[in-house]
Amino acid sequence: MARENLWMRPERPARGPQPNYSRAALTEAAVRVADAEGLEAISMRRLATEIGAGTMSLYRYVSGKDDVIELMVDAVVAQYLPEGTVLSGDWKADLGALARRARLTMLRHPWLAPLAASRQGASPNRLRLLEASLRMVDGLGLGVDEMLTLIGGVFAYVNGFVQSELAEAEALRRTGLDLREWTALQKPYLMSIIASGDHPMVTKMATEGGRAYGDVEERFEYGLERLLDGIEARLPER
Amino acid sequence: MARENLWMRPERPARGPQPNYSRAALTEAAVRVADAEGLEAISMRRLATEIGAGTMSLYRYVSGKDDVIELMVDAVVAQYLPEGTVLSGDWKADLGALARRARLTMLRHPWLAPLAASRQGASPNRLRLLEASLRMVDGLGLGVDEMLTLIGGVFAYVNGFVQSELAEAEALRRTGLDLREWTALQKPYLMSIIASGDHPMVTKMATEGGRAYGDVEERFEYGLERLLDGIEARLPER
DNA sequence: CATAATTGAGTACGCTGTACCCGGTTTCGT
DNA sequence: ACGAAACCGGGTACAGCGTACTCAATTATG
Repeated sequence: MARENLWMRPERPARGPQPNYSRAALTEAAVRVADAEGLEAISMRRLATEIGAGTMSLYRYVSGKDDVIELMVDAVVAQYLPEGTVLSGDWKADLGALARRARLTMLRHPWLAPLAASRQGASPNRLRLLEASLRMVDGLGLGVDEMLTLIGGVFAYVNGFVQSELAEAEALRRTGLDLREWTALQKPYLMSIIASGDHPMVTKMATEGGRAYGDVEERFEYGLERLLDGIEARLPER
Repeated sequence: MARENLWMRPERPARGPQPNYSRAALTEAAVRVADAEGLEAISMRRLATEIGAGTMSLYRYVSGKDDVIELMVDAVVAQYLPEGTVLSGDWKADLGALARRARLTMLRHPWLAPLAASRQGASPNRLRLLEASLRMVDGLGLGVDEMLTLIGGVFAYVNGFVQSELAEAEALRRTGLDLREWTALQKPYLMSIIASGDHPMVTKMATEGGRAYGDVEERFEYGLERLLDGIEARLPER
């Protein structure tokens, strides 16, 4: 159980035969499969056949499935901050843009949101991201701890929002139903709630709420901007 | 695969012999096991032995493991809003209190946060919660859709924050390491990052950042209050 | 050139969720 | 009163999972 740190192990040691595969290939395959079929389609056997290796060979590159997940997250999180991104110096604009790219990345890789939300061990691209985020809010008169609190708050919102945004799609994938069947299943229950009369506000929502209530984009922006506004209002004056 | 809606199926049908067990007992056992040993300790076999039933008997009460999860979430989410909670009429105070109770509940049941964040199908207690939340922000001059956007934003923040708050503890459970071993594993990597000189802000953080950087409570409050402030500032004037 | 280190991969173990049965029990329709 | 229908408890079985262990083949080092 004495697992070594994934990011410390050199890709290529000295003595033995040269490897046929690579972490990069493994990561690429994992991301591809998860994108197409969801995170639960990822298995060591599946990944092995995907790259043409024997199952147990993967363990030469990675100390277990958890490392594969770690590699996937680190690989994809890089997209939050494309190479060559320059900072405008306007912290709200910079952090907002980062948040929006984070969201779009998670929408492209729907398996990412829950993982990103609940893992925060150090990894190359996560550290790159942290470095850039800290630079965005540097010079506002905040201490390092306060900067971390600020950034943490924004990412908390983004992660939480995207997860709930993806919740319905997730439910469809989990159950294997399509949207029509799904709503057909939920409707009678909601109807019974309405009929009971115990939930007037929910009833109002179900009857007069706009279909797919407002643009999702718009809702994301609303929360993000309110949060940034609220932060700005309490920044130390300079 | 034609799964019926969990919440529509009556607990007790008409014809057959009376059941030995119950959804309530199953739910109680599931929550207890997950609290003590984590969500991955939950298996149909384990739950069955826990309540003294045969494995397949559980399927008389529940259409699959996913229903068990649904029952667990619904049961625990009830604690967000204790029976008899009265609203003050101050939406910020009410919604803030709800957010704080939600966080405390998720800390008591660490398996809840990821589930709550990514499931939002209708269920009795979730609907009760939604009803109460809507009542909190009713009368502010917002339409139903705008109320939902507001509430959704706050819960996004809470869910995201608690997940990241629990991330370290989660990592320990996943790996089976204790905190000492874990940091001993992370440290050399962080050291190598610092030594590389490519991440000055991260270095600053690692060297002068307060240990466990500030009270977690304080960080939660900071983000929550900034978000509520920002929302308040843009409410329609009345 | 022997040796130590490393890779590739097969086999096997103990888990998992659940489809499919069957025998017993209770209630309903007649 | 009695067959039928509906339901409960649960055993068996299957496909799939992560990974510990093992061993032959390969390579750089002494």
